[in-house]
Amino acid sequence: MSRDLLSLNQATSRQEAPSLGPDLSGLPKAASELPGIGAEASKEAFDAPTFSPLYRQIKDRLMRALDSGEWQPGQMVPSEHELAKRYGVSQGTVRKAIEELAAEHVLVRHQGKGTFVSSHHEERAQFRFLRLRRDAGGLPATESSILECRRVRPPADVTRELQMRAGESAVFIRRMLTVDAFPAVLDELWLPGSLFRGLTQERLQQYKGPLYALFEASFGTRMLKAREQLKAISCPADQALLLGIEVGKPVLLVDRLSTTYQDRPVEVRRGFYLTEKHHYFNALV
Amino acid sequence: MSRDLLSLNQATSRQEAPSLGPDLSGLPKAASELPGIGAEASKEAFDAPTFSPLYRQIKDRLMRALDSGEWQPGQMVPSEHELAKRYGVSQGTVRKAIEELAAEHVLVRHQGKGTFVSSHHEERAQFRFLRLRRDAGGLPATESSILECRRVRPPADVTRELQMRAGESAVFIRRMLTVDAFPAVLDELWLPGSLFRGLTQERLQQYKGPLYALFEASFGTRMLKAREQLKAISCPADQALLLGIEVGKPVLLVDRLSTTYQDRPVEVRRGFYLTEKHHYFNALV
DNA sequence: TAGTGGTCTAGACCACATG
DNA sequence: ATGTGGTCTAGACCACTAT
Repeated sequence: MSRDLLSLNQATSRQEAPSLGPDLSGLPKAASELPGIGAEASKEAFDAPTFSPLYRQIKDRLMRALDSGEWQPGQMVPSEHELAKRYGVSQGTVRKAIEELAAEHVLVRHQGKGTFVSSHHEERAQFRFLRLRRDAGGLPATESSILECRRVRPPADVTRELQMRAGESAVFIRRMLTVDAFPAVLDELWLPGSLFRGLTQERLQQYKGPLYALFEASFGTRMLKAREQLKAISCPADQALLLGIEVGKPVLLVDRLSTTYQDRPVEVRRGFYLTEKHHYFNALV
Repeated sequence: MSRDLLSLNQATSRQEAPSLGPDLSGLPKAASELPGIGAEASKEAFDAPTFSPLYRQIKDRLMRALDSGEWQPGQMVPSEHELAKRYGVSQGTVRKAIEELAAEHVLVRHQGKGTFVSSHHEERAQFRFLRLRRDAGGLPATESSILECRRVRPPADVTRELQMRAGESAVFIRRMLTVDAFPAVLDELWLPGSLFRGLTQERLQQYKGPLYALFEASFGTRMLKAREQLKAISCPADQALLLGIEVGKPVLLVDRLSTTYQDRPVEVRRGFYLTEKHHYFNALV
């Protein structure tokens, strides 16, 4: 199947093309009865109109609804049956869309209960974004303390990575993760100022829990994915002082770019990891 | 559904319980017509017999067939239709099993062509297991050279990680990955001797291509998954010499345990990464 | 033209959670 | 008892590949 909301490829030869809701088709229904003309012609004319299967269009609509805040993290989304009715497709098609979103950790499903918007308040999410592990094995119990939080003019590379306009301000945060009261990770974050108005050091210090949970709850920004680059470096003076180690000792540098819906970049994070008793865990699957 | 090959839970109340092939049921067919008795009783009697849905049983059977070498890497497996007939289930059930195997990179599907056993000879596989990237971006063109290959009595931790019997020998390999003729990664591998008989330095040096491709083609061992632990360390003398750097300079240490079918561990690998112009890439999804 | 996987539908029933 | 997601089936048609 290749149907789309772009009206161009309604012209398929399926018997019954279920409408995707009245608001979706820009063309009169009749167009979809002409077999293999509109689609073929348009394929030639407009190079690369992206055709996508129904379930993926549903997925996109769900994604947009989530992005717009229609359902909040932790809340239940409508049931498969309900969504199928709403979008005018079969339950199986909705299911496939939801399954992909669940695989991407955007939603979580609970048999018998429903489908929910996933949240950084769940343990599950913290496992995904905190890769520090004890050498002995297992997740370390960490404590976070905010060392610094101020609005800054970000470095050029941060501006670029966050796709900010030149001159826009950013929020800079420095925080220490301690394990058993010993420094383990020094994190330096940059956030787009426009998305995090009112983020102050006091606010951060009051908050107990993962930063991402605060960002999600108070600023409506959910981190969905991240890309990281890891290096072993000699620890610079600034960071060595804060970590309580000699300048030049090896530390693991973790550069992260986090994205939210539509792959919009919303966080640059640089972590300095002490890896004497801990390590960065990764699973190749 | 909760049906299983363990004969115990054939007693479900579905109208038609498709047999999973004549060899699968230890009970007479009649048992499956008794609604909700055998299953309930057995559930009480035997604590925790693992029930699994049909598609997962199919997946397991496919996995075992692959493990036994019934279909070789690169080869096509029977079509969905064929497998459905063979196992006596619907095509949709087979499809679900195959989809999971494809998600785990055990199989690859190609529309119009068929479903194939994936192989380390494909570029796809190399992307998964080589995480070194240029800082500029993109996969570096690497050259591998074998420095050492001999049978050894492995260190105790390697023996344990590979679940080998005490006293069993291992194959130890040292190889350098160079990028643009400069050393980039020094790898030290331990492999169970029993699985890699006849693996010699000559054989390794002759072979062009990824080690895993050789292991797969010549020794029938496919790496399917791996777990890695990363640390920043001061480079030890031995490795510094080979890498051409000063002793004590920071290097990225990557400890890998690779597994094959049934999560059997089959490789311990320790990599020393120079991360001046390169980095270890990771995607948090 | 035939065969493969990919999408979509419809309907049944099971398993789980809650009231 | 009801509503949710989870499994399984059957059948239709589409898209792609090869011959």
